[in-house]
Amino acid sequence: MREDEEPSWFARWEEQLPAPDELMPLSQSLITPDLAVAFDIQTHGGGGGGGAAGGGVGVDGMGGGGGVGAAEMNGGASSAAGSSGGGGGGGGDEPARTLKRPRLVWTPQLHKRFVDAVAHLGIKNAVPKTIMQLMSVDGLTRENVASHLQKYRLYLKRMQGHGSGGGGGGGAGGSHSSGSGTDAATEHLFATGPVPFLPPGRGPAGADPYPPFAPMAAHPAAHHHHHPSQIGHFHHPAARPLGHYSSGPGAGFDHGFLSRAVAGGGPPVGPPGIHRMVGAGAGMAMMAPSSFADELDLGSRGGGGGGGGRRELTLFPTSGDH
DNA sequence: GACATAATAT
DNA sequence: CATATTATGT
Repeated sequence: MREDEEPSWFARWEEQLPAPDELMPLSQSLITPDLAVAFDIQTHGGGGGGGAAGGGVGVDGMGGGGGVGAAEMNGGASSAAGSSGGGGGGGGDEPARTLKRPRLVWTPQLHKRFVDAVAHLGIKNAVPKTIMQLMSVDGLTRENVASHLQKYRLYLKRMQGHGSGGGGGGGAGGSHSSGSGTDAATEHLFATGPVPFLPPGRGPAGADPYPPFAPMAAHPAAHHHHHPSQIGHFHHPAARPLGHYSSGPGAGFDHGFLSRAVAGGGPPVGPPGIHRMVGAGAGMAMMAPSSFADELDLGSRGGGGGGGGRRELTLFPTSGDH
């Protein structure tokens, strides 16, 4: 029945990613609402032009196909830019000041960072706050991490319950969730990352020497209910939250958004950086800067069944700092 | 209408 | 901080 076996896209996703397209410094589609308002720019995908590095982010397989139509929908009042529109000129009635954070879209990259952070922190210190700080993703708030963290934990739980595991140790190559298949959209998103640690499925003997570093193990669990034609990126008509917005008049301004991330050299800006770690951690130093170097973008996850996919804008203003 | 994700409330 | 619930969107 499986006409075609699915290549472990996630298997190579890790580092293999050639990142053919242009690599953005790190800032993904980000637009500061303030800026948007200030410049009166609206988010339109079409343009093109330039600016922005092209929105096409094609990952392996899909070449250009994807004309993503940048669909932007405001969910309930999320985006402020909408209103001013038009006008061109005028108006500016609506104080776009009321900026509400749209909704965070956990893109694979973000999740990768998240997983890495958790993996590096260890379950012990894997608390939202620490994770958030370690991630160094501006705009990310504890709430976001916490929310996602719970989802992540759930995913792990499901997995450990089934015994599969994943991989914990580096090898793990063949662990398939096969059979029962850990079903969950989570799998799509989560499975795509290295499992930080193997839960105490066995060996409760106080063994918690979680490796300081995350053993990269890909989870060979992929059973898309959908046609596995392509790597299974965008099955549904959804546009990935990637996109660049051209700066209008202020051509000179650059995005200082995700600047701090992890700079091997020395971050110009005072990195909030990991200020302090929990003593419990002990013995674990910060991961090498390159750890995070890996980043690739993937499409969306499925919606399990009937629904599931959602698209929103990702990123927020890095205004100020957290 | 169902399912899925993220935000929010507890 | 963890969990449960609600809200939104597909």
